[in-house]
Amino acid sequence: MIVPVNSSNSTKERILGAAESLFAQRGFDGASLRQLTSAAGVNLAAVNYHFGSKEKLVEQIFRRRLDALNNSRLEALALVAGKENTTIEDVLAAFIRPALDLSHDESGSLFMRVLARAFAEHDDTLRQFLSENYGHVMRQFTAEFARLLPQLSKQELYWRIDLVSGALTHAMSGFGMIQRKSDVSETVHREQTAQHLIRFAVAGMSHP
Amino acid sequence: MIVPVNSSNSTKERILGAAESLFAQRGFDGASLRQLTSAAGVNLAAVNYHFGSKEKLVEQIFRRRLDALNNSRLEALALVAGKENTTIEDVLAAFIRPALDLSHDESGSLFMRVLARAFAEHDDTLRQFLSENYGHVMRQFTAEFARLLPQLSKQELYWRIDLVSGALTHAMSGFGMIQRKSDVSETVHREQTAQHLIRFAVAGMSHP
DNA sequence: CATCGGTTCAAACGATCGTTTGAGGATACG
DNA sequence: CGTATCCTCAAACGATCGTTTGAACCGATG
Repeated sequence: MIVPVNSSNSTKERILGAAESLFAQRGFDGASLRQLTSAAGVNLAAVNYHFGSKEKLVEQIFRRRLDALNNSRLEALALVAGKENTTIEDVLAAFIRPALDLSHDESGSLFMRVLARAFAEHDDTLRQFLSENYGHVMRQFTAEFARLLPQLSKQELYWRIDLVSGALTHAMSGFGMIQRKSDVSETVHREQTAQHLIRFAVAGMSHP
Repeated sequence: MIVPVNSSNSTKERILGAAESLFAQRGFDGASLRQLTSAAGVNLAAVNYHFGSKEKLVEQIFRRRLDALNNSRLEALALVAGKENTTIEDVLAAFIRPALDLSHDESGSLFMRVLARAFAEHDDTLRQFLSENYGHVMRQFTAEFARLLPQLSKQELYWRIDLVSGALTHAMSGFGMIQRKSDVSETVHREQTAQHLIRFAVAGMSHP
């Protein structure tokens, strides 16, 4: 119980890595602990030993990534919030770019698929967990949008933010038909995605 | 082998009804045939007898709804496509409203959740099936958008349509935080959804 | 060396899954 | 009535699931 070191080759870390990948590919129910531990090169019982249960492992996966995403978004927002010359685009970029940056490393992009699946699965306890973690973030963004778009009612504002979130989730999880061309590097493709997404969102947020 | 009658109380129809509801609530893997047949009030073996397998039942569920949705969209598009005074809003309404109308009846709205889950599950055979059924529809809509937005490149057009689809999927499956207030009727709420969604999409599609 | 807490391991547990089976009911036709 | 054709039913099949168990291993401590 002494060691806080996250040796990246520990059994725990190997499980988390394999879990993120397999959950994204097959979903929480679809990925079995036997596939998972086999891919991680650890014993079947290791998951229950280190995490208590499969469900708690899922929760760990979410907490790890969502904490990072939330912090990045709030940091980016803090740089522009309340400033006089801040634009809608600045705020949207603070909201969107951390999500896209998260998908920079491979396991991060897998996580976005995990997240999209979790949304789709409509699990109530998971929704509540997300709401608790995301709630204050969304409130801060909403407040800043309200400052920049004073002509919009609260209802109208909620709607537009919600629709932007939908487009973002869709684009990030690779739902759509837009696939990266083989002659475009991953970095360039992500930047193009960000550009399209932000311009689309700016138009959707700020139309009369 | 004679009877094409779809008596709505037949074993087959009862299975399809219960399946749509249960798949939406628990997903394809999450809903077992025992839960399903129990809810439908039929014997466990009835699914395999009438549909061959669980997988073929899923396919039937999709075919039934997607055929109706595709036809509605194409009919609505045909009323405005190629006309001189057609607007972006007209085309978007032809795309969006049939989807919202589908969710008019209860089982229809459940189907939209089924569809959203299917997207999230990234199943390749299912994606191919959807692509085959949706392909020509999307192509016709894309062509009409291209006519009304000649200044956009093909790439740019694909991106915007994709993002609209994301927002639509998100809004329709009830992902978001926007919930119907108790003092607003279901009909009114759906009309409000349509209005918000279409105006948002018009702005996102036609911005410079 | 002996001991002990933390960790890994093979094996098994009970539950649940989709599917199959074979007997029996129901209805129509000769 | 006898037979043929759907259809329904209870029961069982093998597979796979998450979890538990108890022994074995291992490095640190006395």
